[in-house]
Amino acid sequence: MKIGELAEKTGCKVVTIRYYEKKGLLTRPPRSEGNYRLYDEADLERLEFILHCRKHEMQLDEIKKLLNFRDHPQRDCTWVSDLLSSQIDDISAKIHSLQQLQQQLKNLRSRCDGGHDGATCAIMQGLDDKNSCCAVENDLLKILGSHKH
Amino acid sequence: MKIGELAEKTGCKVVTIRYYEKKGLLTRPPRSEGNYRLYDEADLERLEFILHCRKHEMQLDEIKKLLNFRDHPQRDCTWVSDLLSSQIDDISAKIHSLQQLQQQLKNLRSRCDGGHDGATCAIMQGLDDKNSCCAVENDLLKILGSHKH
DNA sequence: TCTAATGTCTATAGCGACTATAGAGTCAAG
DNA sequence: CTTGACTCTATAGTCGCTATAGACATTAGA
Repeated sequence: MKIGELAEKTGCKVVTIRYYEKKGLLTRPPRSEGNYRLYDEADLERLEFILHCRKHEMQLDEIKKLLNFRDHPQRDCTWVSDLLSSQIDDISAKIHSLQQLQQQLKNLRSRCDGGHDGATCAIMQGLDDKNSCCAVENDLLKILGSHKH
Repeated sequence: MKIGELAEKTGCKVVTIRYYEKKGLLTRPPRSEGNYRLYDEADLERLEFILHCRKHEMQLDEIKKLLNFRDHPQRDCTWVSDLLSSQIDDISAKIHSLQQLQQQLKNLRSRCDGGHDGATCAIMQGLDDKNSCCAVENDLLKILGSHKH
């Protein structure tokens, strides 16, 4: 199987496959007479594993550790559990932060949406609202409030 | 106010301030006799605005647009509403994806946590579980299942 | 069999948003 | 007057790719 076929089967770009090889995630495959890389089913599985991990935003060096673990299994695997825990925590923090941001943006947008009927811009009115609690919102209001439309 | 003071007040690194200047987000401030950058309150506000936006993962060129809008206000600001909408949608997708991932990782970890009492590793047992529906989980099980501890 | 199109090769540079390093100059306190 | 902290510029490195250039290999059609 040449690199193009592997790329098609996995949905991974050719250049990315070569990149993974360069980074040591994929082993250097044998070559054809014309110096083309030749892959087998094991390579396919390995690449699919990498892609699964990447889809979940694992970093390449973490994936490398997992692959290394597969290649040279050791007695202790508690570090995998630790890895999972730290990733779970990271994700919780990320979700929380994103939810906050989203709410703030929605608040701001709802103000903007209301004011397009020719009257004074709703954002303009919002400028005087001292109840705003979000710094970004206030900053944006400053910007948007400095004109009428 | 010298760059270090500005950095301290905003929590932004000195190098990052210079980087923002280079990228055109901060205007070039006047210099002291010794060629040190000298900032004022307006610069402080401007930097704080940038940092608020960055905290919410806006890209520098989007922030630049907003700053440009502040510097040269125009008649039409509907694009700001559009910008907000697209960011809100992006965030929804991100949160959804993260929640899925987190659940998968939790499932996997709970298997690992159970098996440390000297018996066969719970992950080992999980290998035969045909009900697993997550590809990453299965892949990890393959790896971790290839040994006992 | 020739030719043109496509696939593959290597090496290098670019992206975004910084971060780190090197080597020099400036300033304030002891 | 010297030491140390601060600042300056310029350049290179980070991560995970992506794009480009120029050469070679293979394949399909005329």
